[in-house]
Amino acid sequence: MNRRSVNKPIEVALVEDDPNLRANLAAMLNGSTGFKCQAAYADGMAALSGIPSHRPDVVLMDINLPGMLGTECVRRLKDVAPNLPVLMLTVYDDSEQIFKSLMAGATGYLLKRTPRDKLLEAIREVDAGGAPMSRQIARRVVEFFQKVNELPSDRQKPAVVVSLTDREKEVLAALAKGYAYKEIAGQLNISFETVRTHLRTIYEKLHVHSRTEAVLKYLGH
Amino acid sequence: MNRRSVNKPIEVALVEDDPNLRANLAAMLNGSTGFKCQAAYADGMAALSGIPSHRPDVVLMDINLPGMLGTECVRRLKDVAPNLPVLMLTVYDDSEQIFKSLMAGATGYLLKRTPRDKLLEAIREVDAGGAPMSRQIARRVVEFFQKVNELPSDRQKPAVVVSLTDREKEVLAALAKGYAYKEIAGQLNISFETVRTHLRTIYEKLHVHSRTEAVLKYLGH
DNA sequence: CCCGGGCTAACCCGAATGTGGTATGTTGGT
DNA sequence: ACCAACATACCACATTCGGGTTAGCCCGGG
Repeated sequence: MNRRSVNKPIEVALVEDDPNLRANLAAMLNGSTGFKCQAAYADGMAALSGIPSHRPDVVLMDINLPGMLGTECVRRLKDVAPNLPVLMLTVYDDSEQIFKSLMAGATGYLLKRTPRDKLLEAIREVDAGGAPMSRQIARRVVEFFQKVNELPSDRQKPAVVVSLTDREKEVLAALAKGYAYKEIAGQLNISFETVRTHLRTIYEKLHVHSRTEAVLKYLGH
Repeated sequence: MNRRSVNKPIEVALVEDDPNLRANLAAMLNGSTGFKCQAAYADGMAALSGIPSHRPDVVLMDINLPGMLGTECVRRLKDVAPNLPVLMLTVYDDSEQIFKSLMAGATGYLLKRTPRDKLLEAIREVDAGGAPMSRQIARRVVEFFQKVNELPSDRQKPAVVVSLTDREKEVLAALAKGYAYKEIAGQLNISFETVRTHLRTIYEKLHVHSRTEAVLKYLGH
């Protein structure tokens, strides 16, 4: 997947909350030819803010992160960088977490007790477009298929409430449907300029500066 | 899974229609210490009638059987011997067949071009309760999980979005967060104009003509 | 070896949007 | 009667966005 000159090391980003393990992994990477620990994050939020712009070749992520779970972190990471390979690390071979991670977009899955050389090998493999898995993990995956599956997914819409006037809400609702200003004007039987006036007030009340931001707040995202 | 004295060889049953390959595999097994070709079947029916009574430790099955497909054979074999590990062999890394086999109960999945030592290793592993897979197969499996992630949670990512390339999805994701073009450019480390180029393609693919409409489709509204 | 798809980038032009200021009329409450 | 809040409306200016076009580079499949 990644075309890199053979000399350039694989740049790895770490996401691991345990400072000890984090340092160990970083040291291991930097001490191995062909690898480089490009960055190390202690939690999911830090990883999400740093990784997209630093563009590592591979992400090594602990599944038990404080605050944001590794699975959630992977999901959000994949939203902005679908191609970025993510290798999950875990102490347990817990089916639940394994599938959540895989479905969230994890590329490979290893147990933490994986020996150093196997880990490096797995990083190479995932960087080359592979999908390394510990044997225990592979076993779980196979069991999964044999069980038939069900996929729970939860959805709910948070309510965004601000002190918009009724008219403003109407305008915002139309805006959230994708209508252009003049279309909104036509639908509400008001002038183009009035629509703009309302929008200015709405933006001010919502503390946004663009159409899209307003719509996102309105829809609860 | 199987408790056997260490001296006793792993008894393997072959299901392979090609007489040549069948003979080769049998010879390889019998020529390797710790393995024994207990039986060899040329088609699914023969395997189904012979295997249950002969009780091999492992079944090595070709996926392209004449008459009854390997997947179907596995399914029916599992009905009468649920614990019997079945290792599938295939020439293609075709997703369709892989998942059918896995869901039918195959324990492992190898490409036919797997070298002998790896094959023997895989048989040992599957006999020990493992789930060996060729790397290519593992890759397909991971891809599968990432796909089923998108399909059932359709309310999150509508089908139209899947026709976008990965890069386009990245751009759209940023767009859906309310970022301006130049901000997106900065985050993805590409130029303003490239962002616009991507957006043009995205709009075309999604059949929309504005930022808000694109975001609405992306968010599933 | 060529072709197509994907990613990158640039230029032009007109339309849409964001932000500032200003103004009128209406309505409900004090 | 007065004020505050709201809805309406217009002007001006800057920025952003949408669409057309062209083009180089890389990679994988035929």
